[in-house]
Amino acid sequence: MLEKTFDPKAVEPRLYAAWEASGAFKPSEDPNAEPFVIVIPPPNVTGSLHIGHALNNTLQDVLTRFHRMRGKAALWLPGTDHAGIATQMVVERQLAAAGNIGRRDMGRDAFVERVWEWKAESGGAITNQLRRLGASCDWSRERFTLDEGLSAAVRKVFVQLYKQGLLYRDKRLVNWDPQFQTAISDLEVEQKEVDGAYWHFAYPLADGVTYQHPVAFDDEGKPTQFETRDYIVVATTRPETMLGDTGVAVHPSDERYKDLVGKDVVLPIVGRRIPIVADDYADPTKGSGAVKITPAHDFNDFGVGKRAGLPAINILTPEAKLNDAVPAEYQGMDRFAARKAIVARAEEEGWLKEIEKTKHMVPHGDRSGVVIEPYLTDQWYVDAYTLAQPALKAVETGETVFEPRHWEKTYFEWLRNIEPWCVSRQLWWGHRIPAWFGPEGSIFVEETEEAAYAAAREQFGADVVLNRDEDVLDTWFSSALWPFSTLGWPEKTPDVARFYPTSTLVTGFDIIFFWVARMMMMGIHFMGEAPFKQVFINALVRDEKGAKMSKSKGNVIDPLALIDELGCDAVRFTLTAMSGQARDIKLSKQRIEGYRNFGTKLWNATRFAQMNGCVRVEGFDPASVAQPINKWIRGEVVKTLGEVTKALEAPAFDEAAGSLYRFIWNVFCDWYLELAKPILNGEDEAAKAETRATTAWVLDQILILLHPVMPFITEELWDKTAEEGGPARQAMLISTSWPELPESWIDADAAAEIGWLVDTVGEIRSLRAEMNVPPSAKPALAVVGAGEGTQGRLSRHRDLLLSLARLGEISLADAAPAGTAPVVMGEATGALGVAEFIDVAAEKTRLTKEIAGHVSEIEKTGKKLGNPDFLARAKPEVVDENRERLAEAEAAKAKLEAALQRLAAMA
RNA sequence: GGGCGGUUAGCUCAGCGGUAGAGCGUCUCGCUUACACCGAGAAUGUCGGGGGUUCGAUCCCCUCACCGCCCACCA
Repeated sequence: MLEKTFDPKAVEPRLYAAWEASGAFKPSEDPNAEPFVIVIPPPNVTGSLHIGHALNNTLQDVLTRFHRMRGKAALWLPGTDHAGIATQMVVERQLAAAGNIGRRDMGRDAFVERVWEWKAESGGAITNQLRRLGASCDWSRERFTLDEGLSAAVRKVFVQLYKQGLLYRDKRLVNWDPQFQTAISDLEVEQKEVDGAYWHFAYPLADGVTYQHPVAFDDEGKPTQFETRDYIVVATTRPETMLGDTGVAVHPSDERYKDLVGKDVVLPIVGRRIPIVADDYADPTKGSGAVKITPAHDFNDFGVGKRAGLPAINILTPEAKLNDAVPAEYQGMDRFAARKAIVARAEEEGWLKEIEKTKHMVPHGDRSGVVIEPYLTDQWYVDAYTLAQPALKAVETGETVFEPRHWEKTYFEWLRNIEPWCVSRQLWWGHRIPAWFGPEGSIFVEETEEAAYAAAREQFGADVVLNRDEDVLDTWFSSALWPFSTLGWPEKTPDVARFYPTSTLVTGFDIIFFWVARMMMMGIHFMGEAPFKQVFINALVRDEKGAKMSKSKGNVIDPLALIDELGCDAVRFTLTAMSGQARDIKLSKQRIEGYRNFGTKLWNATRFAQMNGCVRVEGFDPASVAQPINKWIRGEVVKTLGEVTKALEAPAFDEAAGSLYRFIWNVFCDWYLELAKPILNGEDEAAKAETRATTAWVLDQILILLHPVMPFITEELWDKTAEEGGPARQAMLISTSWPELPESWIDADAAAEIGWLVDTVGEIRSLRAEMNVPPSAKPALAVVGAGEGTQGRLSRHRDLLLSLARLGEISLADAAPAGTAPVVMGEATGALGVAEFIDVAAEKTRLTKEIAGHVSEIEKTGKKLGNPDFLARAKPEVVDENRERLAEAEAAKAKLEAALQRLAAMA
């Protein structure tokens, strides 16, 4: 006998181990089995499982288990990511906290060694946490982005792209993170609004030049008054950059400054003469219309400088301190200190014209949180534009489909405006760039050092000294190869042949650019076809107030704590049920408790079946059942199977969860088991045996259908129900086939009959409650106007009606006896003998209210049907439906009015 | 500045052209031999505002308001 409740803690580890040991996590080797493949979005190897992972991986596991049960060769390929900056940052922090020397003092080899140690120490955590979630990954295929195979793939891709001209080295402005002292990509920059100011500076014109500057305007905006100026005003949010100015730009059509183009200004403090140039970039409507140009520290200015031939003077060190290109007094000063100093100096010397306080967007490093500087360096770039074109096409043509579809717009938008991807990072933890620098600026990009030397020897005709590039690659470079590198590429492995392209990618919208788009680009370029058929974008999990969870806010919900407390299945079901499309998931514990209760409900339903001897019967054929409730529930199983299958194919996880919940709780437990009780306790042995067998069969179907979402409780019940006798289980539930049941098992007559029964019981219960008939009272029911069909139903379900509606007796009558209240029973009317309990006034109120409801319905529908346009243009079935509705409402109203009259007569 | 999404019962959300739904919460009953992590019943909505299309609009179109997110060169 089952315990009263399910004990997840005891069961989960045992079942997980049993699944893994059984080999169920490995894809079927049946060559006829169609593959179903998911590659996991690799979590940071040193990370730990947060609720977002729990959602993402639950959905992947639901899909994997579903397709596995459907007979596919299901592969869910797990692995972890080395997460360059994030991991390096953690280890650096650890070193600092322990009072150790920093990484630069430690040296590269020692530091990298230290990171590997940290990986070894913490690296198993996240995969073990995935196991606790029930993830049925094929751990024998687990990969790590820095393992040897994946590193080989990275080298091969880098070299090939280089040789195809799709990857190149360039000197241009990059987003420079002064804390990590590395370049980062555009995507790693976060714009944040901060308080700032526009400082308006007056740059004096050289050589005594002056001009007339308008200072007053008429209504039409024409200048009416001018003043003579010997300076030009420019505004900046970063005063310190003026030390690197090499020009001032004005718009070519700007009348105010027309005569100044070609003249020079003398840069304050520095004393450098810099030219005033004409460039479309200068916007006459902004500020003074003149803009200072710092080509080495501003993306726009870099372009202006190139067009106008202005030099780029770098004034910063990698830590963002002023370098020796600036006057001695400022050298070594931090950029923000320099800002203050320059402003103070400008004020003192009188060339600070105005301070305009404002808020503006300032770029910050997404990891470091510090302000990013545009910085002129040599880096490696991928020609993302070229790679993006086929990636766009793949989604445009539907080779790859996003679910929900609207995310395709986001994908298109980014890819259509894509910029070169800076892939080199001045970090130590990551894939070393396979490039070697030789004499005379030569570069050799090869997969091995030997090959690089060989190429150099060939070029120079002699042995030369090469220096390997010190940089590593952006983490996302290796992640971009994940769908094929994990399968063994560039080796021609059977896995590559069988499992590429993969089926569905399940991931969050926050990495559509970082990851999905780049996998699309690399997958198509190197494999010839897109890496996934479907990209399912899951929602973002937020706290119950809708706030994004973050450690600093302290609102992080730990999925493992929830699993400990409420069980893995409850957490999984909650996440599945709440994963509606493209919505934030606001997670509350209450909700999870509700689904824990759902598990308990199923557990107890099984317990009830056990207590009533509902043992599975060898060779039982549901097609053969005779009892209406059994015919009915058989059909309900078929319907539910259809709904769940369709939902998981889509996938529409919330719909699958909803169907399961409704069927198991509201249909099977609330009605079928209740309806089965009189039979199970009755004398009809044949009906009893049939109902027992049916119950056991339905339970089996429930366990199968629910298994992808709630794997533990279902597997446990699968095991426990087998102990009761019946045929031996062929396999664990995880390896059991998804059912295919004939639609013909849906019996319309049985459904109608049980529907009638359920409605009748509902009506009577409702009536009893409203009239305060005590639960112990057993009123009689007289049925008026029962046709043959109703009479048959009454006799077949007499016992059920008596017990479920708590009736004393049921009889047929020609007219409603006195002292009764009406019950709608299809075409017949029940008369519930409630005289002794009745509160006449309350009953009158009730009937009047109900009549009013029907009257408004009659008015509404009648109006519709009286509209010739409606009759002429609406679909015929809709018209018929309305006619029926009207007839029903009128009939019901008549019955109730009759009852009201009787009541009036009584009083 | 550009784009995307949202606004439906107290809360969280589903529905997306033909009688407004679920879960939770609330209220009232109930220890009926599976389950109080339960059962029975009930209440609750100008489906953000305003136009339009339609026989008919929560659902389609336009517009406004508010909320959230993403992208964008910090004059």
